[in-house]
Amino acid sequence: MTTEPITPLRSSDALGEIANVPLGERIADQLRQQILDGELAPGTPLVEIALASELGVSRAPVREALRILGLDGLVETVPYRGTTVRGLHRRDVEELYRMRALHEGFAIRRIVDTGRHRDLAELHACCDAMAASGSDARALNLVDERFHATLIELADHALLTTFWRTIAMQVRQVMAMCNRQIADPMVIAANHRRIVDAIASADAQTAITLLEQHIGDVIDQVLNEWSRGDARR
Amino acid sequence: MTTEPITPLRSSDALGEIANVPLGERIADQLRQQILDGELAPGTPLVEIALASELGVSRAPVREALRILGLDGLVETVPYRGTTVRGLHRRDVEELYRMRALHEGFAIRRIVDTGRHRDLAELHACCDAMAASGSDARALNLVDERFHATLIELADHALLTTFWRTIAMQVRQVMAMCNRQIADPMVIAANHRRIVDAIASADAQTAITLLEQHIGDVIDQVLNEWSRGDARR
DNA sequence: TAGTGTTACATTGTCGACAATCGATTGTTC
DNA sequence: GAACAATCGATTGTCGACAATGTAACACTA
Repeated sequence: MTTEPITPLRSSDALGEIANVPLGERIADQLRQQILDGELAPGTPLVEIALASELGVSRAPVREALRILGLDGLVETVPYRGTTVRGLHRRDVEELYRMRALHEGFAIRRIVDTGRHRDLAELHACCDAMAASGSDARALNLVDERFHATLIELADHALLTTFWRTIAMQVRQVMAMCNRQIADPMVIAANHRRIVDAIASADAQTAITLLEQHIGDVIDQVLNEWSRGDARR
Repeated sequence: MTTEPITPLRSSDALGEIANVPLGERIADQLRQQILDGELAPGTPLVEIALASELGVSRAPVREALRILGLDGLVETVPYRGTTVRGLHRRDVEELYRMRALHEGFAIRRIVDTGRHRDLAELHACCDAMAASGSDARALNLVDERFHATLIELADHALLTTFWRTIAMQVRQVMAMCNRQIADPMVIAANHRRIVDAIASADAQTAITLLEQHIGDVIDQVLNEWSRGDARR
């Protein structure tokens, strides 16, 4: 658990964004990154005083950070016992993806129902980027993430966005543990393009069916990888 | 904002449940109760030091409690600005109920798909209790809550349960602000019974349609009450 | 008066120290 | 040797005080 001292730099990047972010949030960002990248494996205990001394801060902001991560569903806290990186069982993974399909399907229906299916430029761009990603697995993952995030954004539903954020976070955590490349970028790009086309022609039902098929495939592949690789937790 | 000193009693009720619950959680329970009962109106600022002195504790457990309530979606916290009881706009209410319909529909499909639609005794009992609730609005609300909670439980999906808990919490908050009695208990009981029957005959699609209709009606009534009564926040 | 800089205050963020709790280890008794 | 009680160490929970931040009121300038 090599947790480097946090950078005292402002965490913002956009111009003019000089908001002062509390220590706790910056620590949460850093730990989240490590969890999502697989550096902090599921089950790893996150001891407050240890993290505090490693980061050169007191326990208060560390507690704050652990609370935030709990809100993201990335850690589990038991009173008087401590906090650990959440272990993902086979069942959790399956539930996660079914939930994801449910929410994205809802997003599609909403996009069509509210007539927002004519502004799909960003989604098309994502498909193009997927096809062009070649063998760069990292780039493919990023684009895929952007595609689905855009889908949710288009639905224009704050509560949906909140829930989906939690789901996407855990999905990313799962992906980090499936190191092996999953599928052919061209196939993935084609799958997504079919979904976008169905949305564009206001055919929500077809789009949802395609999406569920796609996610169903991903579940199979991930779970396959899961049972073979390591019985984590 | 009459916040009474927290009871030092163990918060448990079940026999033998002598688990020691941290102060923060007990404070969260108390504040949640007040928010859900409408005692703490949306927009009410929750000042840490004020709550701490009122409750006779330090700020640490109060902060903890506010964090927990944030996780429930009942309060909003802005860094360096403070925490307030979440204001519910018309749009939030609409999003909330659509989300609820989505999740309960998912639960129904899952109950049917996994063949769990033969153990609906509890749901039937709820319908009976609804019909028998007469003019006791409070009792009707409680039974309604139990009905939908049971539906979610039957789906046997941990992540769904987590999400639904948040939704149910906010629904209860909305209900607390719609003081006027919404509808005839007998009608509500009949509506629910139709849904249960459809589930029992493994007809998920019909059950979901009925559910969506039912929730659609509730949305209309609540939003109607909403726009007339008070333009809260 | 409109606009700007400054100051004061209320509130949250952070810190270090102490108390409470849990699990395991050790010691004791039969 | 097994069952039970006391003890210990590790960790979280709670506390009070101080620092950092943001808002609003105020004085000042043009």
